[in-house]
Amino acid sequence: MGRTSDAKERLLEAALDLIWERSYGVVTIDAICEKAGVKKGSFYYFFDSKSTLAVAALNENWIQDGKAKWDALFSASLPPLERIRGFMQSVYDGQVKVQKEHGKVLGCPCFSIGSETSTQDEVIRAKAQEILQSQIRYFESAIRDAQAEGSVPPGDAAAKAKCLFALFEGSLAQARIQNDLDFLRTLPDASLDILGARSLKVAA
Amino acid sequence: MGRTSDAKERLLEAALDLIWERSYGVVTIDAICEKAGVKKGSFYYFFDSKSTLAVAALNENWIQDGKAKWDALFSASLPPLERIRGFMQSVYDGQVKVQKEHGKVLGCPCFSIGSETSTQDEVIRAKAQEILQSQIRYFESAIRDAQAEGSVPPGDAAAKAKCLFALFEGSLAQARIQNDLDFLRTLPDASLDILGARSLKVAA
DNA sequence: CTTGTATTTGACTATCTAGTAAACTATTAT
DNA sequence: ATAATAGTTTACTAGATAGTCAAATACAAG
Repeated sequence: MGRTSDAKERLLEAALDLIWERSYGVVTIDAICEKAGVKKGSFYYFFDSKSTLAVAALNENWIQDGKAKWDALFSASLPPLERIRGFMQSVYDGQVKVQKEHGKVLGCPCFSIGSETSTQDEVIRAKAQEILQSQIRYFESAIRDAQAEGSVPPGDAAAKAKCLFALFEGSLAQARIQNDLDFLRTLPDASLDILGARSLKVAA
Repeated sequence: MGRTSDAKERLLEAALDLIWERSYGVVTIDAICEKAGVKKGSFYYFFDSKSTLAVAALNENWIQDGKAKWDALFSASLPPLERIRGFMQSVYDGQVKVQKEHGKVLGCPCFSIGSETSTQDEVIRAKAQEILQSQIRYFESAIRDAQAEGSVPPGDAAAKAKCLFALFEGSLAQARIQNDLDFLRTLPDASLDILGARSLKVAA
């Protein structure tokens, strides 16, 4: 009952876009409203601060977009090392597209926002952490499967997953800083190297 | 001739501290002035914007502090893999200290600021890039030496260095986001793993 | 000691920004 | 059709922020 609206969704999308492109601290509520085509009064009807909006935007983006992509890339129907290689390749392909559309390599919004806000905004930090932890689990599971089939040496899969994740996010952030896709090109190979799967990789 | 002052140095230090602890976008000129014990008029006597100050602060920090530390850690008097292992260990030790002093893991200021400002402030971006590139060269050189003595398999040393650097910075950023030193504890071992020096590492 | 210069100070303006409130409008269920 | 509800609009306030300027001050060197 009552009026319907997609203003909330437009705000979520505009916020993530702007914050990803610029940064959390520098993006104003006014700018988000303008991009979303929403008046500030309406903003405060839906959210009560930039922080609240950012958390909702990160969550929405992961639940509505990210998760399904990761599920497909890490599908159990693929050989475990192919999942990792394919994922890393898709990261590169994705950033190629981002660079074409935005004119710059932007990296991973969750990681950038998380790093920026971690010491100032506990709620955003916690949401970013939650999403990132959730992503690490995809790596961990693939590594465990690889170990089970013997394509990767045994060892602490959780630790290896963290390591691989650091390589992945570090490369993305580096690519953003230098606006250079070269940091991502070698990611598929380097990922398998770091897991000690060199021989397997060559065979694949 | 005229009055002397260390206000400029105090501003540089206060700026780096605040930006490292919080973020570039959120730190105001007023806050920097307050921390440095300097009036805003004096700020504008020495610098003409927050951006200019940030660039000078990054540069000062690298030239006066960072470089000498890296030189010592990557001293050619050490076996190449010991340089890398020792460096990674010192990163961990350093962040333990940071956590004690600031209450939080803060990661690498250059990388954080670089990532945050890369799309908005070309001058800061360029300075961060310059410093980071310069740091990658330490890795590259150590890797080349390791390859020469046969403790690491041959291959594109520049690419391997980028990779190792991504792992290193990614781990630091991750540690910042989660405020958790665990992401750094395994860095020394993981670094040698990624270079394919596992057997050597065990021997060391 | 005095002169020139480097630095400091405080008061100021203009602009931006977050957040509020109340009147207004569209939609839907009954 | 109309009442209740969901969303919108506009205009507003208070405070923060960047940046300016001219007068004051301290110091170094001759």
